Amino acid sequence: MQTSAQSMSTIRLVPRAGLCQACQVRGIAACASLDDGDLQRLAAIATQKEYAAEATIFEQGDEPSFIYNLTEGHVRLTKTLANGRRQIIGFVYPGGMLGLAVHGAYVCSAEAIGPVKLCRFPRPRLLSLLDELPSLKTRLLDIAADELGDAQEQMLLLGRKTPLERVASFLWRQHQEAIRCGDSTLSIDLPMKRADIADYLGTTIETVSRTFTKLRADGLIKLEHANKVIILDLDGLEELAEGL
Amino acid sequence: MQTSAQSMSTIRLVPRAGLCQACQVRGIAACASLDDGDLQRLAAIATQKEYAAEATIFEQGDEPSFIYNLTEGHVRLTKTLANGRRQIIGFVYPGGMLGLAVHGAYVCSAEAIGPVKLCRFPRPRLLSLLDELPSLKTRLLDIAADELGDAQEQMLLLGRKTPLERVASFLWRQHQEAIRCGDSTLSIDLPMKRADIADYLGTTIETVSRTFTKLRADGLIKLEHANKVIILDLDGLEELAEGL
DNA sequence: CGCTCATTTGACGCATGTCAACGCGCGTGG
DNA sequence: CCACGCGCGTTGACATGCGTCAAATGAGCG
Repeated sequence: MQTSAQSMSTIRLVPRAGLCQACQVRGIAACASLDDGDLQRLAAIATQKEYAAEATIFEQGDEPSFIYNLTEGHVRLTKTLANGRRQIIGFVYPGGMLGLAVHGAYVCSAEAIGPVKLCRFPRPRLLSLLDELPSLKTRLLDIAADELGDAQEQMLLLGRKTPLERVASFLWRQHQEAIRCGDSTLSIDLPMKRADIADYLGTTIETVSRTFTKLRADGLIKLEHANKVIILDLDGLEELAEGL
Repeated sequence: MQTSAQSMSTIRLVPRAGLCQACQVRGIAACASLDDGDLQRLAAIATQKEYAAEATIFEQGDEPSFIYNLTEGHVRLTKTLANGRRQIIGFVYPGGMLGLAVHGAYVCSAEAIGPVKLCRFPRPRLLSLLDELPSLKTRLLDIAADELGDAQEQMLLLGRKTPLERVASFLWRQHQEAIRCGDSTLSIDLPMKRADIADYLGTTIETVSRTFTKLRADGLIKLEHANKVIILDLDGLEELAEGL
């Protein structure tokens, strides 16, 4: 398991069987719905993969050979227009799934923000296994419905919110995400750069930066570093996010 | 959008009045996966409902008591911000589903654009029936994945496309939708008003109107009425939509 | 200490939102 | 049958928020 610094691709590839019970995201991932026996059947078709920071996991248009479960690190999902304009469709956090929304081809690319570890399932084998694991199928349906709800919320943000409201919404959600991960503090670590935030919020680096500055000036947040935000006024942030 | 075209043709089959027997369920998208026996079990929990134009079918925040299948007419899904700004999350065409993306409460409102007919399933009964109809569960998962892909395409539109590209994309999709319904002509009927298009594309009525005018001036479309568009240059429209 | 990359800040112009007027089609009622 | 009003769409004039370009500041690292 030597990390070759120059490589953007896989660092380690190991069989998954037996590791699942010990998996850190067991409780929040799709596998949470399974008992030990079923979990082993799922584990039998899984392999663990790692990617270095900035590595591409799959690309928009690729044949969707795998479905992934993110166990460590953060991933961004991107779509790119002909002239290079990029939109980040979503960020994936530990426990999240990659490659669900496809038919015929991945509809977006997945890139590692930092070093990541994921659990990889051959798509056809997972899909056929679903027929024997109904609770997993239900779980996937739930996850898809959840992601659909998130996507719709993001459409509202992109279509109708001002940059200030967008950044406030973004920070609010990051806080919610931190809570989900067990961190109940108001201090938020942003794993992504300004460019990612900008492409996620449908705006520019400069506007994101200026908006952070304004939120700081208005006493709603504090910036410890560029990537560490401390929320000073959570309610105020939420009001902003909701457009009040 | 185009990447999921193949699945759309199988998932969103268009129900034709008259093909539907008994409770009109037969032939409807989600139910197409079922044999006659299973279809009857589904039909047993379904009721037909009709709504007048502009009627509200359900509202954002309501307890999600039902899942719907649209059999006739068009529906818009909306989210509204505190100060009244509205975003249309999507339009639903005959054969489409309403109320899939919920957890605890509907995440958007559904409003009839014209008079509509739908098939209504009590949510808990449908969900428990899913355990006995695995092919239906698979179909719902497919539909959800498909809608997720559409939502992501819309995020790209809202976040990164110019108004001109948005309107071109919109018309292109309407054309694809018409093809799916069997109309292979370049003449498109728009069931919704300019305000709906604007709120769907994250822009304003005026900008939509001006953009239609520009597309007409550039010889890409012809406007028979305000709600009837004839595409003169389909390839040109697609290039615009893709940002080329 | 000096390179590089990320972020912030500043200056400026334009695209698009806003406000307003006008036209058109259609239904209604006198 | 025509006049009127109303809803909807189009067009025009204008203002401004945000994107673009550019430079300065700061952080990390050899």
